[in-house]
Order: sequence, then structure tokens, then C-alpha cells
Amino acid sequence: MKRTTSKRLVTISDVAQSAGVSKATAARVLGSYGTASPVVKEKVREAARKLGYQANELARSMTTGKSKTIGVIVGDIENPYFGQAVRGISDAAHAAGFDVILSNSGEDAAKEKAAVRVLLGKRVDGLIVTPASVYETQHLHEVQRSGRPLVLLDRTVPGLAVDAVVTDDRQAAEAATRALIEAGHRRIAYISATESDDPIYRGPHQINLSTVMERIEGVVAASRSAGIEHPERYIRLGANRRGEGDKIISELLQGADRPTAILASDNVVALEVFKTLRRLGMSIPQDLSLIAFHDADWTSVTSPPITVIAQPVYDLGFESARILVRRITGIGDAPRCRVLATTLIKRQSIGAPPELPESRTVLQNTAAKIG
Amino acid sequence: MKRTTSKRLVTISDVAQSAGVSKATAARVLGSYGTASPVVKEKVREAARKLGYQANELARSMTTGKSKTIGVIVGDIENPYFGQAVRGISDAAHAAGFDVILSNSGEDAAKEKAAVRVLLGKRVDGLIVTPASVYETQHLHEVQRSGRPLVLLDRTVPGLAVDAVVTDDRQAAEAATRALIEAGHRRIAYISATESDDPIYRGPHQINLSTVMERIEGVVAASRSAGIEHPERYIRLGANRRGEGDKIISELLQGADRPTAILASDNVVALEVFKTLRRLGMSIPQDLSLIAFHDADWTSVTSPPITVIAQPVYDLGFESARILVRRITGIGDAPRCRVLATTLIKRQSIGAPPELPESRTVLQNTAAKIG
DNA sequence: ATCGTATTTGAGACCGGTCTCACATGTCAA
DNA sequence: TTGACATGTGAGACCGGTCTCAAATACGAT
Repeated sequence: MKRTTSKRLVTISDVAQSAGVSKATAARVLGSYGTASPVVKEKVREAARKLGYQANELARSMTTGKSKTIGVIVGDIENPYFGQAVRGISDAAHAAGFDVILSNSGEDAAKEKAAVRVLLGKRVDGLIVTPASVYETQHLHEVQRSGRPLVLLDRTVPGLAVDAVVTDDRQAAEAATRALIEAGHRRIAYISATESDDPIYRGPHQINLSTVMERIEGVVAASRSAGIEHPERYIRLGANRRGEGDKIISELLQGADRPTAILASDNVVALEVFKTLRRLGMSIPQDLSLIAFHDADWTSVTSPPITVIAQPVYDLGFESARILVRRITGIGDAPRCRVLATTLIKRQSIGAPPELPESRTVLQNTAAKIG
Repeated sequence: MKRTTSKRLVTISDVAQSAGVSKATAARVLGSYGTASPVVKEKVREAARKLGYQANELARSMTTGKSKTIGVIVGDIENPYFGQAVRGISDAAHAAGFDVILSNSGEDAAKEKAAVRVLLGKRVDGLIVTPASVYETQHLHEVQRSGRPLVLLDRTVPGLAVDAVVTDDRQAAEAATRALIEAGHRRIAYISATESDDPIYRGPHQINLSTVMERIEGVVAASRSAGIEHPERYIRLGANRRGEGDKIISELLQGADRPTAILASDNVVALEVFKTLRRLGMSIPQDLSLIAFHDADWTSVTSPPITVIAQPVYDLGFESARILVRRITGIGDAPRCRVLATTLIKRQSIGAPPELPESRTVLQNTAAKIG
């Protein structure tokens, strides 16, 4: 019988009037605060039920100053990586009674900035962001200064003292590289999906994501300690855009002194490697060994199954939301950076390096090998 | 110099005072409504800039009654299918100046109901929902009655006259089944991930998703018109839970009179088929032909690449948000159900059915084959 | 019966915007 | 000069809740 006539919604005053009490009393009952006698409580609840009352959370938020909502800005929800993370965030948030407003930055710092403004305008209680750039971060500093809790997800921003939840990318890259070196590889490529005009890596200034930098450092460190010289020459960037990945990979594999192993920064890149290889008539692991970041389900059903670096993506999201909620609730200890462990899952995409014709640099390499 | 002291945020009154005008005038300038002289405009804007003013959208929404926010409830964001759809929604919404609040129902009607309450409480301007059940829909009817725009995504609810954007599942299933029949198959299984206590299909009462029902109808119709008797016997449900999928598939494939082809309701199920097959030492398409719903990237790199039914998932989301926005803006025509086309992408997972030992039902089947 | 204290209730301010309306001022034609 | 009308501005109500404060009532002890 609650024929809510699409006109105006039922307010607390309506309920109060119908129950024959004051607005304040009705609010106390319906808002579960203050005191009210059992008789009155029942009367009010009954009236509310009869009228189909539903609280206006906006009004509530305005007076209380809390919206019970957290804002989340990710690079791209379409990417299963973020999908899993968002699920983790969502689960943790809901468990704590918070809702989630989601925004997409498309890995664009300007859009990210706009999204921050909007979410702040909506008075979210806190923010979780995967910063699109380590350079353009004024807006994040502003959030911090405004005192609203902020948690960085998956990536850090140097000089910004807020909580962060990340995986140990440096170590993961190092372990993966070491695994390839142990299989006999000396020419190891790292192909990243990170935005870049120039596909050739020329130095840290090109990199605007902390994760990417860490991985590069990991690859280089492992290579160096195995005596491999100038490992940076096999690093490629910007393999994200459609078509670009194939170009980068095929040029790399057809060039002189080609790499015998590839470390792919994510699933999409790994997929590109697969496709390019098929087109080139090469196969894994005979002609090329492969390790990919992110243990997507499908990586175990390809032929051969791909060796991957498994990242606890769901946990990354869950943990970041948990931390954010604690901050909102008012835990005031110093911000920390939680580093979650990754696992190298060895499958069958690593083999011995193929015999390749001698090349200009081989002498140096073999010489170094002894050291 | 906008040292926003984390205490209280700057309000429009603060700006008005600083600019030496009334609150009403400042609001007119900052809210872009009404009139104000150029001089005053500049003064107010300058004051706002100086103080770092940012509008409280909550307060704004409360008076205007519009929140410029749409609520989205999907089954599972972790699922790339919904990830893509959400991206489409998000893009269309932002383009029209709307934000998105996301909720997860986990395909549970009760949770969906709760999510609807919450979003309505937050006074979203409209809702996009992938209904978890065709039976428990009171909450959706209530949304409709309340007059707030509602768009159904991917699935319909019979008897609920609201806009919907779906793919033509019946036809897709029919086309896929026909492709298998043309390759010579007569024993075609449909394995669905839909929730069910009993993995064996016994009738429509078990099904609570419109898409699932349509697909079953498609499979059955195509089979029937090819003279295949009792095609329902190869339909299995509930392959979603971990472990359950493998069990269902292996029982099906090891049973007497086993199917020679499988139509998988989504990627996850297709993946399960792959894994189970590997465990059983069977291969595609020699021992079994496979078609899967949803053209995920990876389906093209398995060995063999999988024939899939490509669904325009992003468009599904984009279109639903576009329609919702139009409704919010006040287009009052009768609700419609948009049906987007699917494409059968033939790859290499379909082959001729293997020679199988005669079984109890073969006689009927071969007899029927002639018709 | 009387007082002190605890509990219940209502009136009304408040949150930060929007919006209506009345008033002040400016412009132009008669 | 005066009146008609457009334009700019301010005062204050309002949205729907919460919350403070004071008044009203109930209860127990003396």
C-alpha cells in the first residue's frame, strides 16, 4: 500500500506528523541516536514503514560531515588487474559500511586531477588513487594537506607522505630476471606497457610510474650482478597502444643481437608477444623464453603455460581500503607503505637460450660471464 | 598561499564576505546562474581562488534535487565482462557530466536489494542494474514506481517495463549450436556458470537469469530443428564455483554417450574446459569441439584458438548509460529494449566429431539425423 | 509530600548551497 | 521630468536531516 507517488519523497517531518511526534523525536528514532521511549519508537517505526520512508543520505551527510563513501581512482577498470583490485576495495569498504565512487583516469594525470576535484566536491571521506604520474602530483599533495585520508594503490609518489599499498616490483623483476639468467640467458628484454613517446629506454626521465622504475632497476640489478653489460639496451616502453606492441616486439626480435628472453610488464603485453611470435613463426620456449607480470587465469592454459609473477591484486585493493577506513575512523599513526609479496610461478615458458649467430657484443659478454 | 587549514572547509559565505558581497551574489557567480555584473564576478572569482573555495556538491544536490550521479550495480566487477561494461558506462556517464557509484551484488538478489536501497538513499539520479534474479524483483519495481530512471543491463526482467540493453543471446546460442551441427555434431552440451544447486538441468524453474534461459532456448531450438532429440540432457548448470566446474565437465565427458561439443557460457567456463581436458588427456578439436561466449583477448592465443561469440560488452555499458542519461534529462517516451548484435568468430576449436563407440541412444539419433 | 536526578520530548539553530522575491539602480522613450 | 522596464543585488526561506538546549515528565529516595 505504499503507493509512493513519484512526486516528492517522504521526509522525516512527514513521518513525525503521521506518528504524532516532533521532527526531532522521529529523527532520533530513525537515525538511531539519542533516546526515545519504546512506545514512541514503535509508533515512529510504524509510521515510517507505512509511508515508505527512506532517509536522505545527502542531508544526513551534510550535517554530520561524513558521507560513508570513499572515492577510488584507477587507471583503467577495463583492465582485469584493476578489476580485481576494485573488487578487493569494494569488499573491504562494504564490510566497513562504506560505499565506493569509482573514477577512471585513463592513466592521464589531468583526468586524475579532475577526478580528485569531483570526488572531493562530493565530500568523500577518503580517497584511493593509483597515481598516473610521479611528476604531476600537486593535486595529491593538496588532498593530503586538506587532511582527507589518501591511500596510494599499486604505486608510490616520492615525497608524498601518505599510506600506500604496493607489491615489491623491484624484487619481483629481479627474481624473474635471475630465473632467466639461471636458464642461461644473457640477453633479456623488459617490455613495458607504460606510456612513452620513445619506445627505446634512454633513462629514468622517461618513466613516470614508480612501479616501472622499480622493475627496470630490478632487471638491471640482476643483470649487472650476473656480469651482463648494458642490460638497458633491451628495455622497451609504450607497448600499450594497439599495433605499437607488435611493432616494438617484432623489431626487437628481428634486430641484430636479438634478446633470447622477454619479461612482459603485464598480460596484455604477454599476449602481444604470443601473437607476434606466432606471426614470426617462432615458438616458446625454443626460440624465446617468456615471463609475464600478473597471474591471469588464462596464462595457465596457453601452450606452453606461461611462467608468471603472481601479484596479490585483490589483497592490494582490500588492504588499501582497510587502511583507508582505519584512517577515516581516526587512527593517527605515521603513514606507512605496505609492501605485499609476489610469487614467481614457474610454468613452461622458460627454456635454454637458442644458439644464435655470433654478434658484435658477444665477446664482451662471454668475457664478463666469467666474473 | 591557499594554506587550507585542515579544519573547516571554505564555504560560499566565506567567499562572499571576503569579496564584500552577499552570499546570494557569490552563489550566483560560483554556481553560474542568475546574473551578476562583470566587476562583481571578477571580485568573487578572485576571492574564491584566493581562499581555495570548492563547492560542496552535497549541499548543492540537496537543494537542486539532482546529484549528477548514477548508481551501477553489477554482478561482479572482478569479472572482465563487467569490467568492460563498467568502462563503457563510466565513459558515457562522464561525457555527460555524471559520476558513477559502483556496487557489487555478487549475483545475490538480497545484496542487490540492499545496494538499491543505499544508492537510492544517496539520491542517485538513476540506476543501471544487472538483475541477479528474474524472481526477486520487488526492489526493481519499487525503483520504477518511485519514478527514478532505471536501465537494465545485459539481462531483462519479464513484467518490468523499463529500458534495457542486452545482446541477442537466443540467436547467438542458436548460431553457435548450428555451427556445431554443421560440423557434424549431434551431442552438444551447454555448460552455464549460472548459480544452481543441481548441476543437471531439469526445467526453466531452475533458471533465474533471462540470458541463461534465452541461451538454453537457442541451443534447444537449433538442436530440435536439426532433428536432435532431447538436447536438454547435455545442459549443465552451476559451473561457476571453483572445483565445481571441473567436476561437472569431467563427469559429463566421461559418462556414457558423452557430448562431442561444448558451448561454454563464458570465459571462465571455457578455461575450466581447457584445464579438465588437459587433465583427461583429451584435445581440441580432435576429441571435443568448443565454442565460448565472450571474446576475451586470450581466446585467440590458446592452442587451438577458441571460436567465440563476441559480445559488444563495452557498447552494452556505454549505451545503457547513454539511455539512462537521456531519461534523467527527461525524455519520456516508452521504455524500450535495445538488442545489440553478437558475432560468431570462427577460429580453430571446431572440428568433426570423433568416432565414438555406439551407445544406447545412438540409434534414435542417427535415425533422426535424416530428418 | 518533597526534592533530586534521570529520562523523554520539542523548539529551533545549523550544515552549505539554491532560489524567490523585493528593492535599488540604470537606461531609454515619451 | 517621468514612467516603463531591464538589470543587479541582498535578505531570508528552504532542502532534510542532526544536534543543542531547555522544558516536561517520571522515578526513587528521604
